[in-house]
Amino acid sequence: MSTYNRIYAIVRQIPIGKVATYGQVAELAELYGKARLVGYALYRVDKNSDIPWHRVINAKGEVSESPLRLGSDYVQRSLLEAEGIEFNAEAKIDLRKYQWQPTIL
DNA sequence: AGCGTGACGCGTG
DNA sequence: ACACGCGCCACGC
Repeated sequence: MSTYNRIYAIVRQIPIGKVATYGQVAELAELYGKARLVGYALYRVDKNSDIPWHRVINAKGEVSESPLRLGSDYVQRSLLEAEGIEFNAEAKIDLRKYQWQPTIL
């Protein structure tokens, strides 16, 4: 089980209609303080995979942009809105309302 | 065995 | 609100 596979395993558990932050995924994968790794891992995710990569956003509640997507970052927002997640005028998500609360053991 | 390349997060001013 | 600085590390040449 590689480090990235652990990250993907966590991301796969995020339910529809909820989001998780990079830092949160890092913690759940026991990679405390290594939020960047989560970003690096998602950068490599294939869009056609079964990983709900779009449900991972940054700690500010914004969709992070990536040059890899060549300006198609709006796709992530669309996918989230399709799941019922709302964005405010600042293009941010209310984490208090939509952040995934993992079942505690 | 380097080295460049990346979707972060938090603190400080 | 903005601009830094810095810790962090897997992967493909």
